[in-house]
Amino acid sequence: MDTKVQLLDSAEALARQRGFDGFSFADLEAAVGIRKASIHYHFPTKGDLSLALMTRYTDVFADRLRNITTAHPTAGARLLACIDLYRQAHEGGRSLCLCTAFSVTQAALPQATSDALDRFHRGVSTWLAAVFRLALSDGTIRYVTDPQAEAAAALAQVEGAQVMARAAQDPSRFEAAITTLRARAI
Amino acid sequence: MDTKVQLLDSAEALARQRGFDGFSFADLEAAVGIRKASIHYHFPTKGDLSLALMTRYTDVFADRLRNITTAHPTAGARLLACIDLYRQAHEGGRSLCLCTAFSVTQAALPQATSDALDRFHRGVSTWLAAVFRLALSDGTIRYVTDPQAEAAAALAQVEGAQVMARAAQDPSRFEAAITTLRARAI
DNA sequence: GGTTGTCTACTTATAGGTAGGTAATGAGGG
DNA sequence: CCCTCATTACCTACCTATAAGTAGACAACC
Repeated sequence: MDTKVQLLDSAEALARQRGFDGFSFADLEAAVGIRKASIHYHFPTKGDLSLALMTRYTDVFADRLRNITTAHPTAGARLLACIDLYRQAHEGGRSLCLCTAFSVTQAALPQATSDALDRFHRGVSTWLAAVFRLALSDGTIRYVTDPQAEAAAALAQVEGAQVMARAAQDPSRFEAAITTLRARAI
Repeated sequence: MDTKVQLLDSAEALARQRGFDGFSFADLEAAVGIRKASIHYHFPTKGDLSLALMTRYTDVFADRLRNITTAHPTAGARLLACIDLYRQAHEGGRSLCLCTAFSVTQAALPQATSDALDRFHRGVSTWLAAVFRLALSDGTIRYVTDPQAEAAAALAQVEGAQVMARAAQDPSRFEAAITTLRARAI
């Protein structure tokens, strides 16, 4: 139970730093301090691990979005808070949001994990679309016409910014690439 | 000579479909029809191959951007043409722009390749910034204030859109995520 | 006394890379 | 004109490291 949580924590950190196929059960062995074979006891295959990671992350992230909604009344403030979630996840360029890390994974994830990833993206996208729809009425984000399209665009911009910043090993690239988005919030 | 070109072509296709660490010399052996060891004759290490790919791609892409500049006088038309370059590279969701594929690679690329990747990004970014700067005077792209920031944002949005579309195995996600950018061109 | 969680020791597959040999080509000197 | 000799481009056969995953023993704890 506690071991399982430790495994998930370490795996998440590794996946976000190096990608899901950028770490092995041997790395987890080193991080958590139990033998590789014992990890397979908790997660029979790496695919099972990927699914557990994705579902946990989806729940946590959904929770955070709910918190933002209750904490901030205006669309602009919500957008900024959401961007900040991604910035935190970015951890000064060392790390990606887990969904970006998975989006980027080449190894064929099990279908269940791909589905979970898709649900995650849809979830965030739906939440963002609601924010932009609110902006149409409260006017706290500039230049909005199509909330759906804005949501998809914002998500792509933030994830793309993370990928580029990590590739350049330069966190300021992330900030540079999302300046225009932040500037639209009033 | 011809073999080398074939190797680069196949490696580029594989890297863009599956990522740079998503294919092996064994895959190239199957694709090109010479033994693995012979591939090492042309490219001693996979790092050497990565550099050759990146430099070739940089040259080709720079050429295409120059062609766009000469073919289209307005900023809006240039932006649309550039987006189209990325859409073509995307090939209906099966493939990424090579720079995106490399940005996303977890395996430590040799420093020379990272540098080449960085030069590529800077190159495109500079070109885009010039387009947005032109937009300030010719007015063919809406809502521009800071050309530099716009360039970084556009690049992130397009690359992010590719990553998300491929993750979802749904090319329409790419189109959805760049709609707002296209809509800004007049 | 079985379930839970861990271990050691292994298998199998694949990765990047190397050693060393071999045909074919083509230039220079006797 | 032919005989070296180096170069080019390929080969077979191998090495070493690491990946995911398995078999089966062992202790502890309801």
